[in-house]
Amino acid sequence: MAKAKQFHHGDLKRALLDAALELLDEQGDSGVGIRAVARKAGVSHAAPVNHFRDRRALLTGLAVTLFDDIQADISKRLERASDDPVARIESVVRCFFEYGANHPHRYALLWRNDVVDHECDEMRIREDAVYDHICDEIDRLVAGRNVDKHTVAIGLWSMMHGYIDLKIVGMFEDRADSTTGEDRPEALLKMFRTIFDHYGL
Amino acid sequence: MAKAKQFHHGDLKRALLDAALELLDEQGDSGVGIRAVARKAGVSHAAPVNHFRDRRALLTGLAVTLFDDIQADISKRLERASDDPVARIESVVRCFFEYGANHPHRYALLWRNDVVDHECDEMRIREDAVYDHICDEIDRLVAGRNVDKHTVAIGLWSMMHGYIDLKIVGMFEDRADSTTGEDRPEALLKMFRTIFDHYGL
DNA sequence: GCTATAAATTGACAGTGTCAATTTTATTCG
DNA sequence: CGAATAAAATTGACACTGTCAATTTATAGC
Repeated sequence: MAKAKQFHHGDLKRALLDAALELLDEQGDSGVGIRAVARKAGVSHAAPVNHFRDRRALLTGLAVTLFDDIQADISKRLERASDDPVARIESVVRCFFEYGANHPHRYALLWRNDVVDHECDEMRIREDAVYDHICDEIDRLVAGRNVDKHTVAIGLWSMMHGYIDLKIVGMFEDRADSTTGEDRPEALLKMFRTIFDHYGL
Repeated sequence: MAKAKQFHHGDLKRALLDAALELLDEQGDSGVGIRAVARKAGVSHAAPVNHFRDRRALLTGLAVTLFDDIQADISKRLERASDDPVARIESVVRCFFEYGANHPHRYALLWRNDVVDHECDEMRIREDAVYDHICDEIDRLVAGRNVDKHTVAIGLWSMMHGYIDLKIVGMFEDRADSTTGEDRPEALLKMFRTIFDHYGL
């Protein structure tokens, strides 16, 4: 019982992260400042410093929780997926596609080098976990063949991230995306499958 | 002679953009604020408002000049390139690869939706110009064949942008990139060439 | 040369992140 | 249980930011 309820707000850290997430969804990362978060959580403007030393630490903490969410979603889907490595890889990629489309501000935050600290352990652990999900399957796929798995992994990650990011920016608006009714994400997956085919995977 | 020298600083707009670029390279976009730029240009803190109404307008103006630089570089290289559409496409992609590696802060700014206004005309014109450079070549490539050029264009742009962006973030550090001495950008281009091959291009 | 217009300055305001000093609450120990 | 200690939250301050209004300075046209 030493951690259930302590101060005015139970565990403020959680409350702050909840408030931060709301602000992020509403206004993007520029809207999630220390004072704004504190205000939304109903505490004084300097209360968060006990749980997050910096604004950067706050945003990093938020990003960590987002990665955990994604990770949970991926694990859930992989349980129901088949044994086919390609199918498993694609289901992971679809997780990200949907996440980026449904939560653009959250996805954008994950890759903001200035406001979140990617060097810290908490972050690297999450990135490793989610990166390995794809990399392991690729490893199964290219096993024994003369193909560098890292090249395939980087290519897939790049294409996936690039599409989501450019879509959020609006790069394809009024250019490519609106001219046909086709499902772009699926088309990209199909395109990448030709690479697997090419390598005889 | 009506535009050579007018006030204390000749044309301040240019001076402001120069100062902004320096600050961007040194500290990233967070370092380029109205006051900091004004200070660096040697004018009062409110002087820039005559040339850029907002901080957003300032950053957008800066991004416009960056796009112009890229555009000039692309044009220069395309002049010397061969007639082979694939080779021409790849030389454009290499422009971006090098730009992202040499000027990470500049490249990152280009796709920051919150601080630069991608909807304004000045910006869209530049994006169109640089997008068309690739799209036109792809158009030549797929002409007459049953391949959607937009899918290819989006796939290529996504892969290109995603790799540069993730590289800047450091996503591949201590994971894929450092394990082999291979040239990743070239490997990605090679990988994409298999897609062209697959479509019989 | 005088006037209208554009450019730059000054001063102010609200907002931010961060720090130091202080008060309030919780926990631990005698 | 009560006092001591540590943790959590508050208050107040500082420097900094973007933005606006009022003002002064410089330019251009008649």
